[in-house]
Amino acid sequence: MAPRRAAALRGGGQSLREHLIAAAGRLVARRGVAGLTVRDIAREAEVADGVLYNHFADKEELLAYALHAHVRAVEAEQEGASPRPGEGTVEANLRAYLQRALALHAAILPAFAGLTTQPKLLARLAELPTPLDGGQGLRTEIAGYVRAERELTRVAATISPDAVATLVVGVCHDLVLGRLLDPAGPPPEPSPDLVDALVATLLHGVLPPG
Amino acid sequence: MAPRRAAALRGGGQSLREHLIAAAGRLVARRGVAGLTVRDIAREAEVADGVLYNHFADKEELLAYALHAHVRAVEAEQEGASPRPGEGTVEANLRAYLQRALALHAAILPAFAGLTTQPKLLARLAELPTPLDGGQGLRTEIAGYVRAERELTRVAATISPDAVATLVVGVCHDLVLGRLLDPAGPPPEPSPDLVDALVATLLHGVLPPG
DNA sequence: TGTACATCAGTGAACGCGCGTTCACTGATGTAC
DNA sequence: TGTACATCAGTGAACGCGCGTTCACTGATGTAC
Repeated sequence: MAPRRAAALRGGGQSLREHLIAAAGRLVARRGVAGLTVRDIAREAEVADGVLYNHFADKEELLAYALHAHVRAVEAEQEGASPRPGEGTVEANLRAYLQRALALHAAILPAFAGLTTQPKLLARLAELPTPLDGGQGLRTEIAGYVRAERELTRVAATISPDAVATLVVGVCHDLVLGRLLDPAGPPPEPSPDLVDALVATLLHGVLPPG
Repeated sequence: MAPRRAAALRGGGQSLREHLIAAAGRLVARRGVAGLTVRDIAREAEVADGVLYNHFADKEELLAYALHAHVRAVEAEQEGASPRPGEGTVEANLRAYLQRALALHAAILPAFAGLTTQPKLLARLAELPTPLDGGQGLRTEIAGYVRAERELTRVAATISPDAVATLVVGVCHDLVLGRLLDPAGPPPEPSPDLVDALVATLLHGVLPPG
């Protein structure tokens, strides 16, 4: 009763479904979702053009799983524990969060480029078993950290944790978008000076002391 | 020697070239550059499918001019003078800049959606007579304002004007991107509370007073 | 153990569609007489 | 003034291509005897 098996799967225990998601995920990581064709994916998976329709409703469903897998993979790669409220300095912790957020967005946002114009894909993403939050996880984490520090009185009582999270995530979007819109090659990382200046501004505000 | 004239141009003094840019600009404002076809544009302009190639090298060149026109139009709509360094309070001025930047990005960014995945169009944009800066103008203006206030000692001497500009523009990108990625309808404006909280954070920083 | 057959996931050529672009043709306007 | 003609921007059907998707066919594997 066991029928034919894809040539590319010989020897591996993986199902063709997982194999397709992995192949599409590799392409998503390399080139983003925009411009990917089902033939690109089939070639990457070393599999016939049509098979994907035996396992997915359409191209968008496969891409949704691939995007999901890519994001999970990037998140898993992020090593090291989160800063803990009350430990170290607020400055060091904010810097750590900013750098984590920058790294996360630099790895994930390019894959999302062009996603805003694909309503079918956005819908598929939303109906996934574990929907992606589009990096909202980190935003929530930062807001939670700030809230905890506020309770410890290491952060001003008047501060809005959501505002701080928005500022940190916003910087990430800004820097990565700037890179994506540059027709020249991939521009450099944000300079350490800029990161320092951003953290200092967040810590002390723009007003003069006193 | 005056040959045929496009039916849609009867009575107007506009050249067909300008007419095409205006029509494409209207579509860009309404739907963004992604998914626009040359037939869409011809229909909007009430003109034959092929004419655009008498006036532009290809679709991308026309779209580049249309995007350019759209951005200029939005900028022109922005009324009111910029806050002047030394006048009013730094808080009011920062709030004004943040609100201007939010309005500008809300009007412009959606048109740019999908642009990151169109290298031909990005290249055409870059070689335009007056290249767009992608909203960099406002960023430069904000940085300039902060620098001037710093010289007036109304802003701390240690502050980096570029960092402040990045924070403000970043917030705009974040809020608009969030809206674009929401598969549901167009979500609401950022709440006044969030704007207040962002301005307060920028002004005083997160650290407790003293 | 060996042989004939049934199963059905995988295969890949083919389909239909929409796109950007081309180009033979049209026809309003200026010119020649 | 009136008429025949030349010009060339505008017209839109048609081309070629690449895409997502379909479906008749293939062939490795399990089953029956």
